[in-house]
Amino acid sequence: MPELPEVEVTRRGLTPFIQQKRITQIRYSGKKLRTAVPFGMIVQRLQGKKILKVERRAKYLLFISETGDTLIIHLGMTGKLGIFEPSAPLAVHDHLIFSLDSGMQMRFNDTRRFGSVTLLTNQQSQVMEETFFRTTGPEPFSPECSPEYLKKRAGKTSQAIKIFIMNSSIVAGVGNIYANESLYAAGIHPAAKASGLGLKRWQNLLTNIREILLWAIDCGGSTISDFLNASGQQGYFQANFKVYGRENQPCPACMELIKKETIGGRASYFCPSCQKR
DNA sequence: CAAGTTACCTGACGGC
DNA sequence: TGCCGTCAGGTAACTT
Repeated sequence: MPELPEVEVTRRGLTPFIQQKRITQIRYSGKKLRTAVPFGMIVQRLQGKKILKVERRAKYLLFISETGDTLIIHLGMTGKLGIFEPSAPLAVHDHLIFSLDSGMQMRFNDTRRFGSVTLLTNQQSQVMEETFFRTTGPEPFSPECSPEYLKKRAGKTSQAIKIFIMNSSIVAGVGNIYANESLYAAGIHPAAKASGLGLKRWQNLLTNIREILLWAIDCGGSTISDFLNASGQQGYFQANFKVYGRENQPCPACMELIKKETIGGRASYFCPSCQKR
């Protein structure tokens, strides 16, 4: 499910239910996620503690406790975090349940278990940047993520532009859907060599990435099969897809049929006429 | 060392 | 109806 917009929509949806709330009890399915869940440590450090705020870095959600401990949750492909009444029946793939002193529960559900849950004890954000996020690239909205930065990182690489912008160590948060849509909006072919872009085209692409991510956040994210926000509602940005999932349908701009090709092992959709190498 | 491949896991869907 | 192969929003550990 989730790329940057869906994670950000989840963060915003959770915030009023989580901020300044105390965790009273934590339950765990016992299933291994992408990595082992440090459940004993999570109970020991977070039970009885208040969550001060929920932040986002790349596609990770950061729950910062009053003691400075930080719970980091990644939603993987099918992860969802939602707020429920305790009386609501549990779902099949609910893995973690946090009971709060508000009387509500936050539940982490993840069908494919590609998500991850990590606990960093007493971490300042500066320390996390140097450790947990040391290989994570800048946020796309940060001034650090400039056309000059991207062009410099692209260097002489032979990689396709689409693979390059989906690389989380280059820029955080751009996954397959928004890479496809941003490249379409910028008129750049997904197989174009990243090293071949001049500053002007990098500027254009970056602007489009930012605009599309913000637009998608405003739409509550994209629901392809199963993304739901913290209140269980679908996003509707998928109604604005111009190329993603639209193989053999007409390009909205020129009516040429959208093509689908595999680039870097991922489905890539583009208009062969509007998008230039 | 850059770049390509595989693995992690469940479920939906299409073809036969 | 059901079996089988393929594919899916992500990431990191592999191999080449």
